[in-house]
This record gives sequence, structure tokens and C-alpha cells, in this order.
Amino acid sequence: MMDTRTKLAIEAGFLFQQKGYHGVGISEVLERAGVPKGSLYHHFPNGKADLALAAAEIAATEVLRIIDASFDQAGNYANGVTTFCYKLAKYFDIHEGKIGCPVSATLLGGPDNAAFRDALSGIFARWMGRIADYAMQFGQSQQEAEQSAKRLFLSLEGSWTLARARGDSNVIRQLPGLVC
Amino acid sequence: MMDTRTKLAIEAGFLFQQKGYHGVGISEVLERAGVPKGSLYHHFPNGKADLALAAAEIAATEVLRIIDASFDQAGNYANGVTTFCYKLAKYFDIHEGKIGCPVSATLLGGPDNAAFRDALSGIFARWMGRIADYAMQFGQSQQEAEQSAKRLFLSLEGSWTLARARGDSNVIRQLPGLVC
DNA sequence: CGCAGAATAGACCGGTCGGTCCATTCACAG
DNA sequence: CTGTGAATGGACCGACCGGTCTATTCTGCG
Repeated sequence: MMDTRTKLAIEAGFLFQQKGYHGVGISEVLERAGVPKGSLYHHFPNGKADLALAAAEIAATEVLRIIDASFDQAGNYANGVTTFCYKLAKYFDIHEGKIGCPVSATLLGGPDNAAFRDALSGIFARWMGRIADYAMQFGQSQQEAEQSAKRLFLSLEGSWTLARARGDSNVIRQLPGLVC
Repeated sequence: MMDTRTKLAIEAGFLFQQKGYHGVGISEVLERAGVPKGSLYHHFPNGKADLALAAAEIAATEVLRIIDASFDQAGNYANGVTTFCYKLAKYFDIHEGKIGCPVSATLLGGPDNAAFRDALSGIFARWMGRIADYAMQFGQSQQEAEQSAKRLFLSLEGSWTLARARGDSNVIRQLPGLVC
């Protein structure tokens, strides 16, 4: 069975992504995870803030895995982008359109903390770096690749927001036609 | 002097944009606005939710004004986009990089409410519509114009997020080179 | 002036927040 | 078995939350 610490971080992640850092109460996380309060403060001595950072880290890694899965078998860059967007749209639908960017809702809504901002910008850099790597692998120059990655990332972040506002994942699915 | 109702909505808007709906307490808004609680519930009988909707509406209108100011005197579409982004970057800097999209932080973080989502998607539609109008005015076909507007809006929404994570408005300033 | 409704002022409320603390149970080394 | 630290379980706390309610002050009309 899954680690208590991991289970807490994952359940907290889902909730944070839907309602933001301040919109989720500790007790709600505990109830969903089926874990008592004592355990939380054993695994996350700094409480809610630690929990949010761990949740964001897990979600960030999951997105990296989706990037890999999308580009590894793609014949070219545009193809990889399309697969990537479709996978994210599916993820969006699974959670009933209630979910935004898995990390920005968690960390941007949190306390005005340097640690939170650093974690967030680090995660974004990792995502863009990974996408740029694949773009280069498919023949783009480093400069081109970084620009492609940035363009994709920015639009994607916007698509997540718009999709949530509309309750419709099609914005995400139509993204490849817009940025490639 | 400014209307008490308006003052409340504006101050609430700044706070919501920084910390999200649940991150801001009523008392904090009242303190900043220098207004007692009774006045708030006189002007906004439904309390915090009404306040957030009014705040978003004001911010949305302000953005429309910035769009107009940017495109009205621009010689072409690309020029208007550049001015628009520079104005937004300046707005971002004025608020010390602590501010995101003026409406999504307020409304997406709020209660999982149909009224909130509708208001948000309506505001986004108005923004994109206005930008598309200018694009057509500068010679683009309707289809081209809508695509241009969507591309700009999505990247802009993403830029706001990234700028906030980095605490640096340059992402927004570099946007025209990326989407035009 | 007197009156009425709008607006302001703030005490007060029940509920929930994040967090602390300690008793208990578990897993495992000796 | 016993001992020990990790992990769990949950009662409890003060602070703050959004919201209600009543008293008072302002404002404009007759």
C-alpha cells in the first residue's frame, strides 16, 4: 500500500489544484486521505506549507512523465505537442474540469513566501527545459527550441485557465493548431 | 471623493488578485478601505461573493480600457500588441510583482459556483472579442483575428503566471516577439 | 424644523481554521 | 519476551473566519 506521507501529499495536491492553498482546510485533506492529524504533523513538521510544497513536487514530476510519454514516441515536434495536449485535456476531463495547472494553483495561492515562488519558478523552468530538449532532439536549434518551449508553456498555462473558466477541455485540445 | 461601494470593490480587487479569494479576509478588506463592516453588508448584501464579483467586473473593465488605449493609436496590430504588453508589464511592476491576472485569481479561487465561472468566461470572451475587433480593424479576416486574439490572450495569461513566479515582468514585455 | 431612509459604526456570534500535545499502537532490534 | 523510536489517533486550543444585528449618524425632502 501507499506511503502515508505520499498519500497525504497526493490528496492534498488534488484539493489544492481545485480550490487553491487557502481554499483547502487541513481537516479536509485528512478526511480524504483517511489519516489522523497527528500523522500529518509527524510527516510534515511544518504543517500545511510543507504539505503544499510536497504536493507541488509530486504533481510537477507527474507532468514531466507526461511530457516524456508524449515526445518519446513522436516522429516530430508538432506530433509530440499534439499528444501532450491531448493527454493533458484528458487529465482535465477526468477531474471534471475543476482542475487548473497542477502547481500554480497550489503555490501561487499560498503564503507570499520566497520558498513558494522559487519552487514554482523552478518547476516551470524544468518543464520548459524538458520540452526544449525534445524540440532540439527533433532538429531545432537551441534558440528555436527554447522559443518553442516557451510559446507552448505560456499558451498551455493560459489554456488551463480558460478551460477551467469554460468548463471545457477543447481549448487545450485545439492548442497545437495555435502554437505550431 | 470615491463611492464607498467602489472603494471597497477596488481594494478587495487588489487583495484578491494577490492572495486569491480564500486568502483574503473580510476584515483585511475593511481595514484597507477604512470602512466598517456594516457598510460592506449594506452595499453588498450577499457579502464576500458579491464583493468578489464586483471587484472582478471593475478590473475587467479596466483591462478593456487598457486594450483600447493600446490599439486606438497603433498603426498596426503588432504595434498595438506591443503597447498593450508594455502597459500590462508596467501595471505588474507597480504592484511589486505580486499580482496575477486581475480576474482569474479572484474568481477561479472562489467558491465552486456557476455564477463565478460564468462571470469569468464572460470576461475572457469580452477581452478576446475586443482584441479580435482591433485585429480586424487592422485588416485581418475574422478567422485570422479570432485566432490572433486567442493566441495573445492565452500566452498573456501564461505570462502573468510565469512573471509572478519569477517576480519579473520581462516575460510579459517579451511576449510580442513570441506571438506576432 | 421633523422625519425617513440611506449609510456608517462596531459589538457579537457560531463555526472553522491551522497547530499543539499527549496517549496509544505498531514494527522491529536485542 | 522487552525496549525503543516511529507512527497513529484524536482531544484540545486560541485565533480568525464570514456573517448578523442593533444603535447611531448622515442626508435630503416636506
